[in-house]
Order: sequence, then structure tokens, then C-alpha cells
Amino acid sequence: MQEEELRKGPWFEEEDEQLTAIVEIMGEKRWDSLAKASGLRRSGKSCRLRWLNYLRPNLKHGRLSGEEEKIILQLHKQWGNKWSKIARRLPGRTDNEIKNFWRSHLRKKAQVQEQGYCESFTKSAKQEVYNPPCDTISITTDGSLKASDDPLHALKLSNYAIANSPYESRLTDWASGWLEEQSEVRHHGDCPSLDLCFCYPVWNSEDSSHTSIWSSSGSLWDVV
DNA sequence: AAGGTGAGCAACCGCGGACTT
DNA sequence: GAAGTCCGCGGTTGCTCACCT
Repeated sequence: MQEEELRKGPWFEEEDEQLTAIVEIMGEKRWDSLAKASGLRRSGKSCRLRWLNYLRPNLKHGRLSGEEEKIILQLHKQWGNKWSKIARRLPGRTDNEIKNFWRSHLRKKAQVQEQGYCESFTKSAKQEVYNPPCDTISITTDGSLKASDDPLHALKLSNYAIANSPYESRLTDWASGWLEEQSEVRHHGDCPSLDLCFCYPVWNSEDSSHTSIWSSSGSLWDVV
């Protein structure tokens, strides 16, 4: 019953004032009880979001500067979609703002890259056995991706799928965090190129706490 | 002038982890 | 230690507005 009464959608000015007043009294915590105490018909989550992304003092509103854009691009390259982490490096900017910026920015960039990629492959495909990747992946009527029957093409698609899967992102998140703690990285002897390089941290066999990387009890493998 | 389209943004949702009881 | 609650994060949705045809 209570949940049905909760308001959703855009905030009114009076609601903002009410929220600001109650946050000044109660502080930025216990959002559920804060929401109830305020008399606002909003969830604690909604109040928290509104406060953090819009009402919080010292927030910068408006377009991101060229310098900020540069920092975002650089940090995204380094950390990936760690928006809150990136936002901490940009005082006055919220993770939501940065995420929205990136989405707009990335969409454009991806379109340009894809176009260039297809064009260059289409040119060379006339001379090579290999067809352009753009031809190996087609979008079916239900919106899903379909690989060509050629096993070589299917392999390329599977690599693409792995690289964009939750497993991969979790693995890279985990690995980047873990590798930050390591001072030295060794490269597999058969690295054919930088793109295909297999790297691993130097293992200290005397350190009993790290008997095996694979025995880690973290949540890395707990994917259903 | 009207309709279509895409960009930008605010807000919501679901999940996982931290914290509390 | 288990269960419940809260919080934070990243992904997604939907609205508004400007621009184009």
C-alpha cells in the first residue's frame, strides 16, 4: 500500500526545498528514514539520487569543459565504466553526469570507428580471403547478432562476444584491481602482438597467503 | 506548420556488498 | 553466523528540446 503511494518522476521545486531542509537537519544518511521524516512521498533511494545529482552544494551544472572531457576520456581508458571512481576525480561532477556524457560521446565515436573499420575492410576484402567483420556479423529480425557459417568468422564473433560479456568485464575489473597491487608483470613468451599478449603477475611462492591465484575465494567465478 | 529523429539529461531499476540486528 | 535492511553503483528508460525534412 505504502509503495503504491510513493511518487515517481520529475521533482517539484517544493519537494527540492523540503528535501534540502531535511538533509540539513538529518545529514546525508539513512535515506529511508529521512524520506519518511520529510513527509515527501518519495523513496529513500529517490531522495538520495536527487540530492547527490542535483541539490548537493558545490555541484557544477552545465557543460563539461574541454579539460574535464580530457580527464574523463583518459580515466575511462584506464578504469572503464567506473563512473563513481571517475567522478571522484572531478569535483562538482556526478557519476550520472559523466556516464551520460560518455554515452553520448561514445555513441558518436563508435559510429565513426565502425564506419571507418567497415570501409577499410571492404576495400581489402577484394584481395584477401578474409571478409570484413562487418559482413560476418548480421543483425537478425529479433535484434540478436548472428555469425556467418564460416568457422573463422564464427571465431571472430565469439571473441567479440567474450570481450563484451559480463564474465570479461568482471575479470578485467578483478584483474585491474588485483594487478594494481602487484609491482611486476611478466609476459608470456609467445606474445604475437600487444593485442594478443598474455600477461601475468610475478608470483611469490614464499608468500603462503597466495598459494594459487585460482584458489581465490572471491566472487569472480560466482556467475550464474 | 507538422511530424520525425537524435542528443542530452533526469530519474528509475536491479543487483551486490556493507552494515545492523 | 544468519537474516534483514540500507547504500552505492552501473545500466536502462523515458522525457524534453532542438534540429531537420
